[in-house]
Amino acid sequence: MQRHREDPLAAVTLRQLRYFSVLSKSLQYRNAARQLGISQPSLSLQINALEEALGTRLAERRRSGLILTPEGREVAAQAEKILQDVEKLQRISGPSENSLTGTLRLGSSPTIGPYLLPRVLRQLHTAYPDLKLVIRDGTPRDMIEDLLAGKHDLVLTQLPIARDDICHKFLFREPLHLAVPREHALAGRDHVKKTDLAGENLISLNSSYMLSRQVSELCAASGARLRDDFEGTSLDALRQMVSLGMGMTLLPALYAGSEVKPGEGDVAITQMKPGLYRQAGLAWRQSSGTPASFLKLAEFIRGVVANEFAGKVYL
Amino acid sequence: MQRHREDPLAAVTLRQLRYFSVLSKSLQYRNAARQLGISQPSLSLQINALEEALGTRLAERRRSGLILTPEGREVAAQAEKILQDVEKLQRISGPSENSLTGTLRLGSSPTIGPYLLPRVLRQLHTAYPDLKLVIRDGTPRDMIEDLLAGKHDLVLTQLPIARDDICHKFLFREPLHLAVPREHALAGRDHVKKTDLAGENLISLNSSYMLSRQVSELCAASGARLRDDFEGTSLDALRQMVSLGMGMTLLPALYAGSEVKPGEGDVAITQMKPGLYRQAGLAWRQSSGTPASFLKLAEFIRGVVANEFAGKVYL
DNA sequence: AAAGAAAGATAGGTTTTTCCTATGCAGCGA
DNA sequence: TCGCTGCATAGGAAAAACCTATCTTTCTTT
Repeated sequence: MQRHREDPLAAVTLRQLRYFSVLSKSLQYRNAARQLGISQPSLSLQINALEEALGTRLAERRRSGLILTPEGREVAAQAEKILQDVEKLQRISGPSENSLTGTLRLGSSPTIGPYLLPRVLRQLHTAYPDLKLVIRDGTPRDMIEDLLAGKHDLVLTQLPIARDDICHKFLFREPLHLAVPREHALAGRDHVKKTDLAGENLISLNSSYMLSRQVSELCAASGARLRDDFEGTSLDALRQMVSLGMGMTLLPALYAGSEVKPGEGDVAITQMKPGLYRQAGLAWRQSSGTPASFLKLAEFIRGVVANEFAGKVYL
Repeated sequence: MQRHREDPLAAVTLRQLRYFSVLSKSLQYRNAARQLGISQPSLSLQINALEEALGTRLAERRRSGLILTPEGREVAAQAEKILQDVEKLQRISGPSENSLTGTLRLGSSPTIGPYLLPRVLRQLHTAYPDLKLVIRDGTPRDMIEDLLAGKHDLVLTQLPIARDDICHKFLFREPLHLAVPREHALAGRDHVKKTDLAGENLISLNSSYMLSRQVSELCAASGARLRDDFEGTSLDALRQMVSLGMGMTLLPALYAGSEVKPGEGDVAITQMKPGLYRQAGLAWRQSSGTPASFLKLAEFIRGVVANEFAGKVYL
């Protein structure tokens, strides 16, 4: 009994497929070899190797033209497909010179993303239809961790980031406004100074969020009291706590602008004077290098912000 | 300005893709190298070569686990697809041990195929759904030519074939019956001897068909006259010429059985005594070797013939 | 029918690629 | 801070691929 199974030692090679592809079109060794820029014996050997690797004869060699076997025809077709896929492979990195393509995994802070990304995504999809963004929310602290663990390519978060293994690009500066219960004395004020807050209760997000630190600092600077018995887990929760009279807090301008109607509801928004701000940025691992796509995305976001939120935030 | 384009000299290799595929799952060089049965430096070099070939960094190397870049993820996915397609490639020849698959190009004689193939194809499709037959008709003479030119893999034709560059497998022996005009004196006879034909007119297909030679021989042996002023181009044409009283002819049993109703029409079918026969067979190029699939197909056809045409033809 | 031409196969030796062992270098944990 | 882990680098050996030259067979030509 002769063995029908091919030797598992010999593996198919792309070179073999490339050669066979040309041969299957030219149907002539010498011709195909010339096209390939190699000698006829080299081609011959590679085709033999392919036949051995596949365990099948692919062509009948005859003086006048060669004839593909039925298997040879199928192999040729499949090889064509494979070679095309390999070309696609080489194009993955290539012509992204002018466009963003592929999939980026973006971590997004719940205090920024929900009020910024919807508009960004809409325009992004129009401008770069081949770009896919996978967005996952998380607290800034978790996101930095996940970024370093490789779960994100980028994170949209608040600056500053004081780590030397993380790069970032500044996106915009966003005012923080004071949110007070509507019945509170400060509710009607045109603006509020820090000293106005002495003795007041301030509430904030939990310490995973950078906003919490800014509230703490405001307390320290103004003599307000930080209520550490309640911690909001979202800006919405914070707003509701304010509306229930549990204290006042700082809310980012984008959130306040989209979720709190002036003159309506139980919460009033008041400007601080001098202004308080937070910065938003796009961050990535130092070890990612600084891919053009990251910078491009950052610029795009800045462009959207400039158009959509002009006057509310500052570039 | 640094060059962004990759060196066209370095081509992607399947080996690189295989290695990268494992690496992208293991996310660890040492581990992946061990899985692959190679040393870690070898893996390292191959991955570097792949990155160079693609002109992109595929992964961030870090001490604790490595992180694929966005391009790396896409390359990994595409590589996976390619590797699967390569496996498919290797399966083209492989497990056809028990089944016929792929596409066979079958040339078919118009005097045999139309009366045999319909039933064969139906059963064939049931038994081997993955087998595709591309069938083209042609005169036996043309078909032999096309077979040698590589336009067919197999031909279904009449035997004998007296060429040493063509192999064949006998399929069945088919009686040739005499077709006479209904008003002819021989029409009512139970059987006819050669000597009964002396002086009669015989008509036949053109000389591309082997049937024509058998008619000629019959003329020579019986003293009948071969009308060479008319040549049928199909069995149907032949039958009609008979019905018009232009002469008599030989018709294969399968054709006569399916196209000429006994006791109806203007043509009567009569047995010859002693019988005349022709042989049908499946033929292929000597240089094709003798693929198992060819023999298998031949056996299958014989099986169908045995079931469907028992008593009409002989195995 | 015999000589010539053409096409693929084979052989021998060289160049290129791949691989392995050994070693270097940088984070990470104790 | 020391050692451990993990990838990168270097150098030499093994394997693969290639080329030139030659052979064999077949198809063509005379």
